[in-house]
Formats: sequence, C-alpha cells, structure tokens
Amino acid sequence: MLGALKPVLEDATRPKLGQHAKYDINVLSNYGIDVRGLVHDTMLQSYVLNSTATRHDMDTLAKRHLAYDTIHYEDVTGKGAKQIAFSQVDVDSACRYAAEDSDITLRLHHALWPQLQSQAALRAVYEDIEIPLVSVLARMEQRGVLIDAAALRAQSQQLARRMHELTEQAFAIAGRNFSLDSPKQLQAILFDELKLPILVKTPGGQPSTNEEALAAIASQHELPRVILDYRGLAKLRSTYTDKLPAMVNPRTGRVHTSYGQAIATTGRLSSSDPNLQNIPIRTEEGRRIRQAFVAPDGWKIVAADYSQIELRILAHLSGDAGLMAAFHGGQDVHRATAAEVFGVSQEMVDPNQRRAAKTINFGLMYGMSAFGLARALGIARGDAQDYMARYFARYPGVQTFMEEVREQARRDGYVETLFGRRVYLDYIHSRNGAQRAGAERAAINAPMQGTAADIIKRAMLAVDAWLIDQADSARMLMQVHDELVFEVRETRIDAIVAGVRERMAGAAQLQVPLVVDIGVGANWDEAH
DNA sequence: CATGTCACG
DNA sequence: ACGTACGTGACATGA
Repeated sequence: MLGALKPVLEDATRPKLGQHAKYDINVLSNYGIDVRGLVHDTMLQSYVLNSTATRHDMDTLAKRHLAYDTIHYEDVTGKGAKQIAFSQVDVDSACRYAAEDSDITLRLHHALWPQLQSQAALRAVYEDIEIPLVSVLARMEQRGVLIDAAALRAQSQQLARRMHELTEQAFAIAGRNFSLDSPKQLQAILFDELKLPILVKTPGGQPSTNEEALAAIASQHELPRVILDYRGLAKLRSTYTDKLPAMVNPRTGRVHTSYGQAIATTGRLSSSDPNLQNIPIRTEEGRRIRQAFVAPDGWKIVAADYSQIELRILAHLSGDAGLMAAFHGGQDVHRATAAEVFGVSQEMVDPNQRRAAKTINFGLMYGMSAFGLARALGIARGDAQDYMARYFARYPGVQTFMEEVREQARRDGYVETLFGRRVYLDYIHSRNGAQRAGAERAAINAPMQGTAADIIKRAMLAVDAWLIDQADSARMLMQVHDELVFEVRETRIDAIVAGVRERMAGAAQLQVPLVVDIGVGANWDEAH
C-alpha cells in the first residue's frame, strides 16, 4: 500500500487536506514518504477562526460543527494497561475508524473553509503562515536535537546525593520523617506543628508551601530554606536530568519534541513530550542542563533571539513617541524608562531603579495593577500608584493604546495582532468582576504576545526557505517563543549567522528596529 | 483526575 | 470581600 501511495503523497501537484496533518506527515516520514502538497488542515482552520473557542481535535470539531459523534481512538484500541497498538487493531475496525477520519475531515473542511475564505486577514494568517509552517515544524520535530545523555545522567546522580543530604537535614529539623515532595505533609509540619504564619494561600484556599510562602517564613525557621533547596534540585532531576536521557530516540540518538500549533490562544507554539521551551536558564545548576544540548562533531549550536520584541511591538502598536525614541536611539529601554519615571538622567539611574522600571515595563504588558506592581517590587501601594502615573504621563501613547485595546475587546469581543490574527475574549462581559478583569488583562497582552508569535513564525518560514538553498549548512532545531536554535556546520557559521539575522530582523516592518542577538557555542548555554 | 508546584518566554 | 501579571507543560501526590 505504501508503495502505491508514495507517488501520490509525494506529488506536490496533488492537493492534500488533513486534520492535524503534521501528525500524519511525521508517521509517513518514518516510512520513507515525504508528503508534499498540503493545502488545508481543518485543525488550523478552526484555530485561526477562533483560537479560544475549544480544543481543535477532530472529535471536538465534529461534535461542534457537524453534530456528529465520531468513533474515538480509544473505542478502537482500548485504553490504559489493556490498550493495543493501532497496528494490532483488526482490519475491519481499523477501516471503519480510518474511513470516518477521512470523511469527517472533508466535511469539516466544507464547514470551516467558507468561513475562513470570507475573512481576508484570517485567511492570510492561515494560508501564508500556519499552513506553510506545518512542514517546517514537521522537519524540526523529525530532526530532533542532540543531547549529552551521559552528562545528564551524571548530573542526576549528583542531584540525588545532595537531595538525600537535604532530606536528612529536613528530618532532623522537623523532628520526624516526612515526604519532602508532598505539599500536604509539608503544610502540616510548617503550619500545624511548627505554627509558622500562613502568609500565602493556594487557589484552593489551603496554606501554600510555594516558593513565595517559604521565602516569607525563611527568616523565622531553618526548615523552609532546606525545602526550597530540595525543591530546586528535585525539579531539575525529575523533569530534566532523569527525563531527557530517557527520551532519546534509539533510532536517531536525539530528542524529538512535538510542537503544538493549535494550543496557545495567542498564536504561540507550545512544545511537549518533552517540552523544550522550558529548559532551565536562570540558575547555574539549571544552565548545566542547557549545556547538555550539544552539536555533533564539526557543528556548532547557534541561538538567535529577538531583543525586547514585545516591548518593540508595544512601541509600534501604540505609536508612543517616547518609547519609539528609546528603541531608535538604541538605548537600554529599561534604563530609559527608569530615567523618565524617576526623573533622573540615564547615567544617574541606579540598579534598583532600573529593576523597578523593568518590572513596570513587563507588568504593563500583562495589564498589571498598582497592587500587583507594589507586590512585585515590595513597595507601598501608593508608591506603586505614583510610578504608574508617572509612567503614563511620560508615555501617553501607551495609555491610549491600552484603553483602545480594552474598548475593542468590549466592542468586538476580540483583539487582533498586527497581522490580523484574532484572539477572542470569552469573559470580557462576565458579570464576575475577577473574570472580567482577567479577560481585560488577557486582551492587553494578546496583541503583543500574538504579534511576536506571528513575527517569529514568519521568520521561521523565511529562514527555512533560505536554508533549503544552503546545502545542509544548517538545521533549524528549536523555537522558544522569541528564539530560534540551529545546528550549523563550523565552516559556514559566519554566512549562516548573517543570513539568519537578516531574515529574522526582516520578518516584519515595524516603526522601530527589530534587533536580533545571536550567539555561537558548542552547546545551547554557550550560544547565549 | 484534581491539586499544588515550578520550569520557560 | 476578593483578587490582583499574560501564555504554556510536566511532575509528584493523593483521592
């Protein structure tokens, strides 16, 4: 069958329609078939029409648009311990399931494509960004990234030893044994037995043992610090140093993530199994994990990230003169903001003022309140209010922009990115004040996060198209929201760095420059 | 499967 | 009185 289908599937002039076609493309790739000619994907149609609405899997879409209950995968294979591989399913059941898959996909296409076709901006996002991106992502997933599994295993051993020591310490301090991994047991010790004050609660109303809560009581008792140290190590070990070596594909010797193209409401990608978009970077111990992401002999890792892309997008979308000037002058934008808010020259900005300005800049993009700013900076609410008032006085365009975004959300029920991608806000008219406020914050953030997502996707398409003519000099391996990671032949570094920079910087024409920082190294950490 | 926690941008 | 900074994915626990 594969032999009969191969010429059809590989013929780009024969148009293909799929539901989550990237999945099928990857399966067929494992059987030596290079699918060409994908023109439609109903999952992506649904996602571009409304990223917020629902999940975009076939069962959900069939129910929603066709009022049809599909045969579920688990109906055919069973589930849990008794589940069998699809290859073990009897041919009659497999045929029914697979035939329905094709039938429903075409019927979904007839339901969704007319809606998309009639809205030019959405159609362009779909046709010019999402559909062509499918093949780029499929190849990134298939390529995988090389990791130094032995180094990670060694780090796991070290972490285990230190965790054991911390466990012994914790037992001695607490006066009894308990599971350091159990928030419930820890809560009983800290707040019932030791009577430490409850300063933070969980969303469920329980006394929290999270980092903020433990840090707040660390001055009153020695146990919280030990737990914090233990937690830091436990996270690294369970999620990364144990897990990543176990996920190396024996056939390729590499780790292969899956990119979610219809998950994040703003248009971002997600990464799973394993998630390569949350590899540690903020601590030295964490960076050792990044050091295990390596290049093969004769190759280097090249990491290219957009500098301050969301703030630049804020400058562009708001048209605020002050913010645009900071970027045009090539200034340190947080320093520039500090100078404005605190009324000093940029040279006189102290580190604390810069840190506060950075918090303000980021917080504003998330719709943060004075209360939130006060908490983030550990200052009085009145002072935070003053800072924000001064910020908006200095950057009036930003305030106007944010009010306009809120207005659009209330009027239309959605907001837009620079390229016309829509993000619907389901709770913008909620009678529940907290929900409504949450929707307003999401509305503020979505145009910036979403435009950044559009831009890097456009850059990926441009870079990929260019790399095809570069004789396998470089391979795009990962995308981490504002960063692209490549492996590049050592002999070709300079040309590839220049080409990548040019295409990433040129992925959108903004009122401010798009700056790309690029590093080269033997591993992902060195490349930063 | 829900909850709490924590890794990233 | 409550909640208060957006978007994700993965892990361990415990019912």
